[in-house]
Amino acid sequence: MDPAKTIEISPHSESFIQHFGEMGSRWGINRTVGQMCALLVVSEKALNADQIGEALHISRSNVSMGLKELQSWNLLRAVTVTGDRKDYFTTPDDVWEMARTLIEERRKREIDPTLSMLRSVLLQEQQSGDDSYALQKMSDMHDLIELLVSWLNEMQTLKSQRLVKLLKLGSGVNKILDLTDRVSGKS
Amino acid sequence: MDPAKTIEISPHSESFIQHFGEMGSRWGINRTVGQMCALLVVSEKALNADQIGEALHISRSNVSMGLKELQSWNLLRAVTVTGDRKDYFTTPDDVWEMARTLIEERRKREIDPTLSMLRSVLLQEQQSGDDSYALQKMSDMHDLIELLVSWLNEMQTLKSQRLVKLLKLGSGVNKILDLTDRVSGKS
DNA sequence: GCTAAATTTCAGATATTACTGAAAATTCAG
DNA sequence: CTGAATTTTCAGTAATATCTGAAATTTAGC
Repeated sequence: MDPAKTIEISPHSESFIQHFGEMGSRWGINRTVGQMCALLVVSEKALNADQIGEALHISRSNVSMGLKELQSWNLLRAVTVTGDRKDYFTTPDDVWEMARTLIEERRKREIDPTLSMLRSVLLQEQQSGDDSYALQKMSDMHDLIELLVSWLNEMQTLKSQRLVKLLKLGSGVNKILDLTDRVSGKS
Repeated sequence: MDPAKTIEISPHSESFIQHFGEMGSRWGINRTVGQMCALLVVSEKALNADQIGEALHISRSNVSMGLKELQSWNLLRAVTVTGDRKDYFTTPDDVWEMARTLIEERRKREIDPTLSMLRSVLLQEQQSGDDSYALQKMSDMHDLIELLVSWLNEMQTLKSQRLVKLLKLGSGVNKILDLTDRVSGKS
């Protein structure tokens, strides 16, 4: 069987991959995982673990762990090449699909646990009145987060094309809202 | 002058503060800074550095660095108490104001640099045609991020009350969009 | 099943980040 | 100005996170 060639990375792709590595820490993933993701995004063909490791100069075991991490983010598509026992990986073709996944996963990791914590604290009997200020703040925060999350979830149900249209409308929606307000006689 | 008392933390507030500490790493801040922010949110009174350090069992110098970090996030309000040379700090009262600030700062740190990178790569003359796939991906990603960012910016201009109304509408906006589509004869 | 290829695991090594105490710098009342 | 109170800085240390190679495990053709 043809051994898969060493993959070439253009200077443009190199910049892209480097950038994702550097930003990784700000995004809550590590440098290597960021680079791997970027590499798979700009690579037209699916890559196997050896190719990834070679391209990024990282060990085979590091690639394995990185793939596991990317898998947990639901960002990988595995491809089987006939006559080759190696696993090949790529990311979804559609950047909007990736964005949705990313937003959903970040919500799960960064927001949902806080919502749960706030719910559980607020559910407990408020025996002492001396922390009413704190409880009020937590209640406000709970309502805010719940609103944002339910809005996000509703947006996730829309088709990409529809979502793009909505986003392009931007604060134009506000005018429509203005109109409905006036019709229904609210503020 | 009355030495400011050691501040009391209720069990509820304690859970809240602990949670923010643990989530800190997922949010791109460290444990201590997360706890400091949480403490200031649930504290009715503004606190000085010594009080913060004592409450969280961290060194005075760590408090100083944490305050600097929170300042860079635009999340601090400094309060001066007459007859006391110490600086007192608190976070904005309005949780929506905090959310806006947080979203804006995260955009600056996590999204804007990527947008710049993509712009700069896409602006360069595309001498070689062998990375057209990669360039297409970067172009798609650029357009997606630009759309999201400009939408976010537009939302930031709205008053909180208005924004809440819009969010509550959720995918209900979609119906309005549907209507305008039909009127204008688009798909 | 057997075996070689491929992948995963994990203990130890490296690298990065966070924290502290001491010293330097700043601030402000007198 | 002076000097005590307060804050900041920073070099060294502690704690985390990341990466590697070697060994263990899994996989798939025969």
